[in-house]
Amino acid sequence: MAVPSDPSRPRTVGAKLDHLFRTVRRADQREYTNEEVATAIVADQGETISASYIWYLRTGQRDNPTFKHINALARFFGVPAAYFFDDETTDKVEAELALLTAMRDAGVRDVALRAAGLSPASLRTIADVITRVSELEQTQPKRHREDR
Amino acid sequence: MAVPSDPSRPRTVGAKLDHLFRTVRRADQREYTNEEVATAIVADQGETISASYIWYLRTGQRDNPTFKHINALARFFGVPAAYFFDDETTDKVEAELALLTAMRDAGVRDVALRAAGLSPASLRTIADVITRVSELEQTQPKRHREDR
DNA sequence: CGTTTCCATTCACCACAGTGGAGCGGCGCC
DNA sequence: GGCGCCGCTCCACTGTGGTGAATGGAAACG
Repeated sequence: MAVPSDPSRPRTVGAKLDHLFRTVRRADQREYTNEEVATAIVADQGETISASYIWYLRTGQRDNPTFKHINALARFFGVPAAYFFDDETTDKVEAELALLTAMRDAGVRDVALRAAGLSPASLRTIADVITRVSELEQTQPKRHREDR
Repeated sequence: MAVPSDPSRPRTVGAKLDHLFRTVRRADQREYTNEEVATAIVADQGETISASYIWYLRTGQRDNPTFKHINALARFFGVPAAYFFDDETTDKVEAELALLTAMRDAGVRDVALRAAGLSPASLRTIADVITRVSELEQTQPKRHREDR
């Protein structure tokens, strides 16, 4: 909730990739490490990528990855490659991810995402609602130390 | 008309880029040269790219362009960057381009493309129909020496 | 025909995308 | 508190993405 839908944030490749890391989690809720992503991509897709390079991308010290690496990263995180290019797609994907995150934090399991036709704005609104309701119900919302 | 909508063709970056060159023309119907595209990208977008490298991409001798070059080429040809990544997007874009090409070859001018909601299959069908009708009417369809 | 022009193709080279490994700080464990 | 593990950070280096200039061939011109 730190950053609302502020359209003026940088939207660089690095920021977008970092957002994926912070949003898309493993089954046990932990963030993926750079190394986990690197080895998973090598194992699942046959593409080679190093953990240190992923770090360079996330921090913006490298900002011009090649076709194959863009493809591999997008595939791993389950987002279209256009996520890194088209800001409109970025908004749409992040709205969907926010919804999934809110549902996850609310303890929802096995809910089929049938909101495919909704606009990013609607999805974000739903995500916010779920978050609020969840916080109200629990009085002590689950916190997993995520602020770096 | 050499290659119909055969979904089994390679769909490599090079093939897709080459398709754009053959389909997207200048105002005077001529194909863009590699050099024209290179200088236009440098002039319009500030990104540097060389004509020889574009050739390497088109012929498949280079197949791993960087983020900035993918973006620049997509922008120049007026297609989303996803055209190079997602085959579904490739189909959609090519269907739209085929329609525009058919309309152009049929001599149509100033027709607003209001077919935004149609499926790629429908667009391709319409494109084919326009082509057939045009050929029938003219008995001598306009040929601009394009077979290399 | 000879000349010029233009553009695809090739070559030699350079800059930078991408790597491996060493260093370092934080955290859990005994 | 000391030890070991893990994952971020940084550095030196390599491979290849990308370039500019040279070559050749085919139209265009006269």
